Amino acid sequence: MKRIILVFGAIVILLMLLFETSKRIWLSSDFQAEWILAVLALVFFGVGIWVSRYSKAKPKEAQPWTQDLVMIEKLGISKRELEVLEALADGLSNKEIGAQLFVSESTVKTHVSNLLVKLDAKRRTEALKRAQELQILPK
Amino acid sequence: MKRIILVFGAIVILLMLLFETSKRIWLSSDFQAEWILAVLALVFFGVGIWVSRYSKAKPKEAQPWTQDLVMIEKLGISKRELEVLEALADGLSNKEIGAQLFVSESTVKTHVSNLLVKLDAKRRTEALKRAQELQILPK
DNA sequence: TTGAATTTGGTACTTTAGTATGAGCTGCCT
DNA sequence: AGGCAGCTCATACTAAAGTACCAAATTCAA
Repeated sequence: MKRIILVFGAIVILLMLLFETSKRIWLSSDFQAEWILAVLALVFFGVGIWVSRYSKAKPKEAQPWTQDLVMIEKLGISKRELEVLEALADGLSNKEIGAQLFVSESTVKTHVSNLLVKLDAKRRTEALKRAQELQILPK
Repeated sequence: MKRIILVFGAIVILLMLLFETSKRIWLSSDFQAEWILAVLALVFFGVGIWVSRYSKAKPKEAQPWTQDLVMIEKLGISKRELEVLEALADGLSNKEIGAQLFVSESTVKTHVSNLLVKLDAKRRTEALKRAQELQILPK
């Protein structure tokens, strides 16, 4: 952390020095206007990119996960079926899902069976893979 | 894609116009040197940040996924078992996995059964969830 | 080369998953 | 009121998954 502060401080100081130098060169008119402006623009352009990359490298962790409600609608997946699907993703058995949702195992079987048709899958594992691909379940 | 090209082209043109304007203002010396330089520096700094963010927004898809080999070792998961686990994540049945790996369904059952013990799971779906949590399978 | 781990495969069995079908109930829309 | 969609549950069945136990071939390091 100390190193970060030092580096950033050094960068700022260097930029201010560059700024001052540009001004002095300009006032003394030893060089063409274009060059001073171009160098300044390029340097600050580069610094902008560098700062952006550096500041983005850290909070990049949290991936924005958004459930594709449109897809859910399109496939005709109901609220209850979605609940079953999410429980499914937790690796629960039909019986356990039933206990969690306060319904019988039969009901869960019906929901799962419907999900398999709607997700075009033959097995629950395939359904989970499909649901992840379709952005219905988080990856 | 066309829109992207148009936007970028417009930005470049605007920057060149800004550059020209700076030069003219400078030559006519209507303003202080500091201001011209400062505005130019700030604008290019901002553009640098913008370009960086935009160009990063696209190849951001590939999430740096690293398989936790240490965990695999710790759990005593063999090479073959790992192959079975990956096929499992593709939603394949034991029979299909066997066909893919050129072994019998019996063999796959054995591997899966061992995986369940090593991953501390009761079902294959639970095993997949555990494997993702343990960074053995990509999320 | 010997021993341990891995890989393979089988039989027999239990459990879970999935299908097919039917049916009762509720809420909502027309 | 009638109809439709969603949720519920049951029975009966088939298919797949999983367990237990055994055993042979292979690999690979000591």
